[in-house]
Formats: sequence, C-alpha cells, structure tokens
Amino acid sequence: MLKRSPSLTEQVKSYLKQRIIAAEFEAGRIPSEADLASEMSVSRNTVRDALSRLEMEGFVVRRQGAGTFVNQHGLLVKTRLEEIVPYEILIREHGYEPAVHLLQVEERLADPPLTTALNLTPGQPVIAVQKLFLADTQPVIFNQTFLSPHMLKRPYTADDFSGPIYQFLPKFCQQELAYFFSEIVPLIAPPWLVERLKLPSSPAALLSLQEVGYNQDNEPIIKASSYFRDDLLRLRLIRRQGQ
Amino acid sequence: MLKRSPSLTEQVKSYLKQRIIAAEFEAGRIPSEADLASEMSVSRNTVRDALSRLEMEGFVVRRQGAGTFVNQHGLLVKTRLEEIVPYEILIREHGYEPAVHLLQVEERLADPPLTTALNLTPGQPVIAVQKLFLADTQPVIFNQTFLSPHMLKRPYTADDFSGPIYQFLPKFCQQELAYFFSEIVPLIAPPWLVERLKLPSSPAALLSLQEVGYNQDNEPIIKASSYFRDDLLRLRLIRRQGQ
DNA sequence: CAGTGGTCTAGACCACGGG
DNA sequence: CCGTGGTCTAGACCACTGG
Repeated sequence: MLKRSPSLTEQVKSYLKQRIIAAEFEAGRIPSEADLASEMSVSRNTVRDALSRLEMEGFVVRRQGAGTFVNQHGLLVKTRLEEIVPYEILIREHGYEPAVHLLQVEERLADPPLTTALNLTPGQPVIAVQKLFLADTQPVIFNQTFLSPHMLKRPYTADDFSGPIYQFLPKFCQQELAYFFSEIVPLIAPPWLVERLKLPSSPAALLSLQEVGYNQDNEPIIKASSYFRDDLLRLRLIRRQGQ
Repeated sequence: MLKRSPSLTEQVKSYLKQRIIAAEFEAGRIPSEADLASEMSVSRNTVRDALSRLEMEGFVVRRQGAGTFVNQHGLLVKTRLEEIVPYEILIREHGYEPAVHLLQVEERLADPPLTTALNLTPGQPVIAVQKLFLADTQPVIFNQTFLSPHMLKRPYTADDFSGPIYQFLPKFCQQELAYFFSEIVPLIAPPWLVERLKLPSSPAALLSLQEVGYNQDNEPIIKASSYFRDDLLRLRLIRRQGQ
C-alpha cells in the first residue's frame, strides 16, 4: 500500500470497497477513520477522501458521532446513471450476457442541430457510428454517436469503433472524455426503432439519453443518442440534497 | 467571512458561485487557489473543497497546470436530476410560473409492494399524498408520496403537506431525508394520467421517477412516484467517468 | 522555467451519538 | 463522558501547462 499512481485515496477506496463486498465488517460497522488511517499508515484525510467517495457511490453511510456503516441498500444496486459505464457492464449487471453489433460507420454531412452542438462550421462532415447492444441475444440498446473527423490524429477502420467511444477518443484523437451532459427523454418508439430493437408490442415507451460529451478543455467533442428498452433494463440514480 | 455554520467551505462556495454568475471573472479565468485562499484568509484546502463541489455541479472546470475556469455550458443548465430540488424550482427554471395543487391526503392500507419498500408489517396503514404541479396553469407533474403514520411525532392537517415532503419530515417526524434511490421509467400515459395531466394527445410518452427516500440511519421512510410531462419539462444530468 | 492544480501529511478543534 | 465523524489549518511535494 505504498505505490503512487493510482492515488493513495484510490487505493484505500478500492481496498475498502473490496472488504465491503466481501462482507468482512461485523454488523456492517466500518472501523473508525483514525483506526483505518493507522492500519494503512496513511493520514486520516486520505481515509476520509476514500470514504467520501464510497458514500457518494452509495456503498457506505456515515453518521457523525456514531460511525461509518455499510449501506445494504446501495450494495444491491450497482449501476448508476450518473456514472459513465460501458453499456456491456450495465447489461451484465442486469443479469444478461452482453453483446455488441457494430451496425454502421460512415461519414456524412452534419445537419444544423449537430453543427451547433459540436461547434462545427456548416457543411462539415461527421462520422456517424451506430451500435446495437444485445442482452442474451435480445436487442436492448440502440446507440448512435457522432464525432467530427477533424479531431482524428490517425486513420481508423470501422472495427476501431467496436469498443466504447471514450476508449476510441484517447487513441485516435488524443482527447479525453471528461463528462457527458445528458437529457433524459421518454418517447414512444417510432417504427424504425420498433424494428431495430425488435420490440414485442407497439406502441412501446422507450427511454432515450440525448447527450453531448466534453473534453478536458470543456469543448464539445461528441454527440450521442441512446435508446433503452425499459422492460429489460432499468436506469437508476442516487439523488441527494443540493447545496 | 468568519462565521461558523454554514461551513467555511459552503461560504466560499456560494461566494464564488455568486461571482461566477455575475460574470466577474475575466475571460472565465478564476484566480488560483492560493490567491483565493489568501484573499479570503482561509486555507487552500477549504478553497479546494469549495471548487471541487462547484466542479461537480458543473460550474467550473479545473485543468492541472493551467487553472480553473468558468464552465459556460454548465451555466446554461441549472436543474440537474441528481440533486433533490423542489419541483416548483424546476418548473421556474424552465421558464414557467409554478403552482401546486394538493389533491388528496388520506390514510389507507399499504399494498404489498409498498409494505416491502418501506419495511412495514402487512396490514399497516400509510398516508398517501397526491399533488399536481402546474407550469403557467398547465399541469406538468403528478406526484404521489407514501409515508408511514407511525413515524409521526405530532398531529398534522392536510395543509401541512403543501410544501416539499423533506420539509414536512423534520417538523413532524424528526427525520431527515438523506437521499432518494430512484428508478427512471418511461411509460405510455394510462388514461387516468392523461386525464390528470390534461395531456393534449394520446398515446403520450411520460417520464416517471419511482423513488424510495432514506433517512440518516439508512432506513426507508418514504416512497414517491412522480410523472413528468416531457414536452414542457426536461430532466438533465451530468455523467462522469466512474472510479 | 514559473505557476497551476493534484495529492498527502500531521495536527487541531468542534458537534454529535450513545452509553 | 468518550469516541465518532465534520471541519479547518499550514505546509510539503508532485505533475502538468504554458510561455
């Protein structure tokens, strides 16, 4: 427990997470911050940072004066929408075996809303990537992603898009995806989505995520639309008091 | 800038937020952490905590080696789903004048799913509260909240439910709402919702939030279902890399 | 290279919980 | 009352950005 890079805080966090998942703590009670600090020979602040993140993620609850405890409810639910997670993982955590079909990778002209969202000049092309995610052979997520080819630092083939876009970006564009800005939109599946997702009944309600991704310099770099079958997947979220 | 409670961090945060909104920073550049610290005579850690929160909320971006900057994109969007915010505020920030109709407050028997969610024993009653939120006289949110009457420390009247439930809880139950655990569900409005929300067309897609609220002791205390007209309101979210 | 944010430490005091 | 988490300080070193 002395290396750098994962940060110390990160190491402490994953160590504790591991012990929590292994149910190593009696009655869900986690040792005091001071004890953990001396046990791992780090400062109490480092332990506190790690515990804060675990609390944000719903793994523990802290009560002033009483102690820190495992959050049984939070443990049951692993996938939370406020975190960017590969859709494969989301599918697996719902109990299905995930698969991805790369449907299409093509360059085309950006339409005006896309031009605005990505800060392009009119008439510029975009790369459009379409993917279909399966859960145990059933289609569950349709995803369409757009990015500007002028970010590319080296040539690509369609196959390079088979993984998550935020793994493509560092490799081919020397960009990092810092965050997504997402709108959650319910909709009645239009015919083309009924067909793509092989929806059993129609009309069917779908959840859609309309998002713009930003890099570290806070510039919009990708636009993505995803459509979820809600009968097989459920998006979850922890909401806290603001301020 | 020396009082206690709100915490120093909180004071620094709202001071900076204020200056950001007033666009007081040249070219969106925020002074260095060291400068801010000495300017306000607090430690750099306190400044950093405040900036971290502002970053989480999308108000600023930080770049190692470069500096801290106002996030223009984040400023445009004020209401974020991961924060518990009164629906009135959400409606106002969408540009409408909010209003609330308290439709019903009644005690009834808890059905089995509710019994499970709130950890009740079968046959126990619950208080059911129904509210309708209007945006400029148009119905936009229908909300139904359930809580167990055995938490009540003193008698209530229906009117006591006219504000947000998390203002009722401290007063009447000596409980604090720590967080909501929420599922986001799209649905096709059933007839009773078409009627309640006066939906102009049918079938219409709605967004629904199915949530369970927990207190500081991590016990479930309320269950709430909300239904949003998505043509008037849009739920937004910032998603970041996990880990 | 100087200046920035990122991480970590050691120590202090406070507010609250529960016995 | 003691032990817990909550807050804050002062100082250190590192990694990175930009000129």
